[in-house]
Amino acid sequence: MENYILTNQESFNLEHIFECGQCFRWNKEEDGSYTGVINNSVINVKKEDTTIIFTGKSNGVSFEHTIKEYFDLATDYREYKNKLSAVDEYLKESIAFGEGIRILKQDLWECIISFIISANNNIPRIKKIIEKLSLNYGEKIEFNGKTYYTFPTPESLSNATVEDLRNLGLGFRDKRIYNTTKMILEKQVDLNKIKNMKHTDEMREELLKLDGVGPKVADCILLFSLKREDVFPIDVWVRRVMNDLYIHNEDEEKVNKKQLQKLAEEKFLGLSGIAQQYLFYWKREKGKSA
DNA sequence: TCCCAGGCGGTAG
DNA sequence: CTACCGCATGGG
Repeated sequence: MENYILTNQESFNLEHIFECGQCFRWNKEEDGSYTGVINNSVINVKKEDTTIIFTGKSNGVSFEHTIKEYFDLATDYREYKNKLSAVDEYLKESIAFGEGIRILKQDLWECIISFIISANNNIPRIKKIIEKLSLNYGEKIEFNGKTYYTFPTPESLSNATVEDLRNLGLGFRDKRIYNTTKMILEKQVDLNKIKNMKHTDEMREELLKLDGVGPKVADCILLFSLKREDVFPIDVWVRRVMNDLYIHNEDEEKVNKKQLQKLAEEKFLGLSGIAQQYLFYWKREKGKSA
């Protein structure tokens, strides 16, 4: 058992981080803490006032480093929030509502597979499928009397046939996962190269080569794994909130993507990805209680 | 029963 | 280039 403690943390709220739609492997415990798997580590995160307590089990890697990296602790969110709050009242309100959001730096491979699964799917089912993939093709880790599984490596997942994947409930996404796993394993698309690329556009171009990765999924990967905070993934929720706030088109579906992209670019000061997360969380959570 | 869910790939115009 | 359709599956 290892632990790491952060004190005086602003901008670190567990619900905001784990339930804002960027990640799929964290589950709430009865005491309000969250437990999840990061790479080969199982980690429980608990918040007491402004203190964040991480406990867990890391297999051979630095516990502290894993956390600092994944939670992107080097980034000070006060700057983001100050800049964006000044844009308009909507952002100000959404930031007040989701003040503890942080955008994670998730493993690239895991992020790719997860968001391919997200296509035409809903969050509870996405989570279920990812757990099944991990149970069948990941490695077992025991922690606090419970069993957890790492996200499968490309090597391990390549043992699954299309039929195996279909049987896990992937539906029509089975072939996409199969093909993408192969492409990555054979380095037709080299993830390490992508990580070291300088420009967002060349990263996106590489990601789009993968089966099942279109514009939306690519942008999610860029934002949730590669820290490209200027990208603006457009899904139904973002379309909805942007239309409600800024466009006011009667027919929401007629609001086109370019129009949204342009608006976000002009408005959000090169931080449209960050702005998007606040707006997304605000819109979605408010919808739940309404 | 029908509709929808953080889209994508394929095809037609 | 844009417009549409089919796609597996489970929950409301």
